[in-house]
Amino acid sequence: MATGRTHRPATRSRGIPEATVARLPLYLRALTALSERSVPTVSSEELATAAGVNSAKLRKDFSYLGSYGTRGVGYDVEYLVYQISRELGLTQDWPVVIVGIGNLGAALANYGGFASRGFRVAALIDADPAMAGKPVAGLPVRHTDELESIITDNGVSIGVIATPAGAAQQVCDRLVAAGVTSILNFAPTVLSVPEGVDVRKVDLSIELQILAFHEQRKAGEESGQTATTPAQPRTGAPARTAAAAVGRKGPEGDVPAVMPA
Amino acid sequence: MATGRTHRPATRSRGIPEATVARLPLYLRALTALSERSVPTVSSEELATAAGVNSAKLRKDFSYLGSYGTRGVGYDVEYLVYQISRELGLTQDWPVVIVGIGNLGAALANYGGFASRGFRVAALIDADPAMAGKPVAGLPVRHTDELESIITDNGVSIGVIATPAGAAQQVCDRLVAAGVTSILNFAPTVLSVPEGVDVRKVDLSIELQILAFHEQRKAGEESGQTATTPAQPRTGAPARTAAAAVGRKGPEGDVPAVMPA
DNA sequence: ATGCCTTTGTGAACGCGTGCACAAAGATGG
DNA sequence: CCATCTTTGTGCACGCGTTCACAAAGGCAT
Repeated sequence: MATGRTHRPATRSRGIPEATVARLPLYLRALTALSERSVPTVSSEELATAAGVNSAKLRKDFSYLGSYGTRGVGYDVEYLVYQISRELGLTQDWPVVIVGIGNLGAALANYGGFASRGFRVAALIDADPAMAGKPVAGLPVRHTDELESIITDNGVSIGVIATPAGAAQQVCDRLVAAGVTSILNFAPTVLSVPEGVDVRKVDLSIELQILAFHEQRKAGEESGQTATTPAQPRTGAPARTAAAAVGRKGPEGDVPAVMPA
Repeated sequence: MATGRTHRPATRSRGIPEATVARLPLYLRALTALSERSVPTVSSEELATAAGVNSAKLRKDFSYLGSYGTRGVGYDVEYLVYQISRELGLTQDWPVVIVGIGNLGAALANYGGFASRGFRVAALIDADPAMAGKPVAGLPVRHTDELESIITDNGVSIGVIATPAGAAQQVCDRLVAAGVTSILNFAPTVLSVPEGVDVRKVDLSIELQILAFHEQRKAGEESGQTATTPAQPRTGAPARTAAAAVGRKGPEGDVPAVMPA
């Protein structure tokens, strides 16, 4: 997950735990699929399996929304779809702007998952004048100069940043100044925003790095508990000599005492 | 965040808490930036600010790796970069394959963040025969038929799925059968994998939905505490069909409120 | 009606993650 | 060598999230 909100010390919004909110979209997706297959009701067990979670957790999650189930029967699919949608605020239309129409921005613009959930791409914005007017996903790319007017004219409160890291903070500042209060950030940077603005981060390379960690651990385990690292110095920093040279036994003795010195 | 691993009840791998592992890439990025600016040492306070976390948390995180720091001084940047890289397994080369070269897949292939961290795109794979051979990000797209041989020939253990939802599970199964043990899934589906295989999920629309929730809450608060819920009693099982039948515009426009039944 | 069977909703226990606050460690200057 | 000052490393307490396990609730058959 690349995730993480900014500020607000885990205050449970209106009584609904943050962790639960994060799972509601998951339930909603599973329920939508059931709805399309015209399934009338579903038990917590079935739905939990479909959503990939534990059934007890699901029931507790739903209990925060209210008592929407029938004992001995389960949950009414349509009704639950409506309740969760309403809770998530998807019954209203959310205009969003995407800033930075490179490969990723274009992919996001074309991503169908947005439109189908109450999100409407109000505009695509890019700093490159050469991009201006060029149609992407059926919308003409607008120049950054128009950012403020686009935001205010369309009442946009959610912005997506898909610019290079270097431009992200600046774009963020302008979005916020123009009235945006929620930002989805794809740029590999830590954005600083004023109180009251939510930022969620999606970082592709971080996800891969986390996978690499576990992958390495798996590889290390099977090969007879050998040092996790094949002691491959690489570039960088034998430096920090002191500690290293001392043969600093890492945390648990897995650090190859031999440092390239 | 779109995140979430599969199975393994939060076992802390090799003593390092999962939450800490998820933050290591963040620290690494901040440290790399410092390194490029030739900054020799950094205090926990400075680094924490740069990474967007609390300094106490950062120190505790580092304490799981070992005692790499000098009291009264701080941390040696180069040395820490090396230690974290090693811990994450980035000192070795990780060949990855990207399956599904649509908009998103192409964007991922072009994403520089991969190569710069020890990840090497070994191959791009797509099911569309028309795509075969077409160069994307400097690599020729290979057909799905070659999937298995590509995996084994290159010793790929990490796969990225960027296919439509419908194809994801099938692709996943083939990847796993061919030897992949870590999967980064961009398709909006819950993948089921055998024990021992890690799956991380990045879901764009879920992130937006979470933002919408908070956005709605913010809007509701300022407008005189109006209950988020229009006080809809909902006794036993009344509304139920009611909600839907009422012509309830499905939460999303894509769910036909009209139920065939 | 009555009893049985299924499934929800939740009280309670537990474990992980976070943040505080401080003692220990080392650098630095006299 | 000693005093002082900075910054790390961590013991501890607290709160959130997860899971178990079960009583209550409703459907259904008899």
